[in-house]
Amino acid sequence: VSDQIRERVLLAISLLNYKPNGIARSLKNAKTNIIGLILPDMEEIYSMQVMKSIERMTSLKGYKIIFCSNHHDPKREVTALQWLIEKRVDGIIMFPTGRNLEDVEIPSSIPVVLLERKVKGPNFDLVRHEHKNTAIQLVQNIYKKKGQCHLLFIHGSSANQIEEERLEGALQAIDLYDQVNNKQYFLELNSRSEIDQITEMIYQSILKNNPDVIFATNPNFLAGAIRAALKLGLRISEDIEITGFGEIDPFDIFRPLITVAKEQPDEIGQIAVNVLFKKINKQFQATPQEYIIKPKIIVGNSNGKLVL
Amino acid sequence: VSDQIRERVLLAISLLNYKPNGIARSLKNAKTNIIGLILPDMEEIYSMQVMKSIERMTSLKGYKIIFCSNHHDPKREVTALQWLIEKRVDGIIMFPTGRNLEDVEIPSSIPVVLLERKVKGPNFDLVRHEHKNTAIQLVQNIYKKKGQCHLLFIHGSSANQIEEERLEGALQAIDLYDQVNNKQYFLELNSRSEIDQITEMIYQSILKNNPDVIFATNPNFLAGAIRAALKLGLRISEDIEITGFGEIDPFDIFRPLITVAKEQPDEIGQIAVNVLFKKINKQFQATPQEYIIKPKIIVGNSNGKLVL
DNA sequence: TTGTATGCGTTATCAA
DNA sequence: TTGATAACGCATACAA
Repeated sequence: VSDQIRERVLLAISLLNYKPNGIARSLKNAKTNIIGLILPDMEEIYSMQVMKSIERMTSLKGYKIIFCSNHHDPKREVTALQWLIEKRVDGIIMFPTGRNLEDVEIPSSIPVVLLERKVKGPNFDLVRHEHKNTAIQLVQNIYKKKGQCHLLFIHGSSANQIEEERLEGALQAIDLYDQVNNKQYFLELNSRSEIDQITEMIYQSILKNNPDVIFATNPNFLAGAIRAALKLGLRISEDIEITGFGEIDPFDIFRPLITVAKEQPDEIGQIAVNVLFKKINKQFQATPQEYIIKPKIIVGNSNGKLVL
Repeated sequence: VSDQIRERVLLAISLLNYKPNGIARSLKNAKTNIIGLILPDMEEIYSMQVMKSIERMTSLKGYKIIFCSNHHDPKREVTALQWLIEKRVDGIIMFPTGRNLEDVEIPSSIPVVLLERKVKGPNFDLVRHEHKNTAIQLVQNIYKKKGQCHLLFIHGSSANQIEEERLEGALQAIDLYDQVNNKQYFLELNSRSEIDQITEMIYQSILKNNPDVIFATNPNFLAGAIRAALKLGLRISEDIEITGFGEIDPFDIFRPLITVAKEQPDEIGQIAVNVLFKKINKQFQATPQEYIIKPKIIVGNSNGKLVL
């Protein structure tokens, strides 16, 4: 391009006050440079971290994300999905709440990557954590450390795939490692209850059952267990062992005391984006695959002191 | 519309496999039903809560949000802004990092609402917290409770408007309430340093200066102060008072011990969205306004016990 | 009620 | 290199 021409063009641009219109461009090119992201909510640190990871990856490649929360409602999830399809986003990453997407017509031109949960209907790539074996490992850790002991299991509804797998692993591990048929206690809670309520239920259960160890299947229960223990004046890790899944506090104030299986939202996001972009750029692997990430088990210090 | 016709239309729709195209519609209508949201990052709980609030409000009115993180980089902020303008979003809410938007041409057709910080250049609506008076109130609380005492102030760079106002208020309050010229210590840290590093600096400062009270201007410093105190074996609220701005943990495990000025991300988001929609629907107030939200001061219990 | 034409702002194509 | 024209898919306006 000659300098003369360039000058004339730039002049014309400023003269006519020309502003490129991305909508017209998208219409013409059939490309929006937008990725749709559907997550259950934004309360959970995990969701936020996944989102952050995805934002970082996509923004590197010049994409932006349209963010939709389904508020744990399958109907809103479907609405969001349809909205994104209508807006012709270039790809969709979703952490499904509903288990069934058979009714939604998702054009093959829009690749979809699922997070954590499978759905009935279309066959999509799935990026998820390893839950069962991780639970087994956590329980194994407990028996290694405490020898024979009384466990209090706090878990959510097994209507939830993730909870189900974690519980399944834990049960299997008990079968394996509990030599003398110790008593175990099970407490099923709703993980989306208020933290005060969760705390109270756990508090009551500790009072009643007097367990040596609490195993919590998610960060909300983990937090509740910590709060309940503090409320009872129990020293964590000395008087009672607490372990389970998830990140409990962003500042790592309490984490050093407990052994947790830490989710890897960064990796989840990275892989999801990479897989999605491969599909967008038609570098298929033909068949959708499942990518499984191992949570990182971080062992708490055993003397019951905070060492920050 | 007659039933016959309706039937024929629906038939045609399914026959031709008609899928409405939102891009073409947006081009024609000059309306995208998308709000652009620019935030510094997604690390901070505050950002996430603002975002959640905005998502909830906008989704009620059928809008979705395109989310951009500027990663605390004014250049990326400008890029994001231009991208959103090019994509003709219907409105923009931004928490500015840069102080100057004079170079960016923002068409008057796209209303903008700022969060927390003013910028040079265009005159936009601003929704922000009250920082100065809140700091004054927090300091007043300390003197009321402890009488005369030695304060350790942990604050960020006053290049940051928010930090500046909080520090200013605190200083003013000291002038007002410190009767006998007690010694105060000031520690300036970078609020985006690693939490371990922040903790270490505060730890050293406590060792050296032996303060009765720590005042932290933001949640990161607050968390660092708590960690440092724990590391030193100090009992929070008994041996050392900790107070300051922000939410430190999502599960409220430590909060009961300390008096904090809690930000109101929900309100910030709500007001921002309401103001924005008024502009979008041309129900102007002619001149941009400033909306100021008071943080909620939550007083910790004074006996140094966790009561959850 | 039905059909036909036009424009939104790009980009791609073809001709000059 | 330049200019003219069509098409993306929808909405609107006007004519039949």
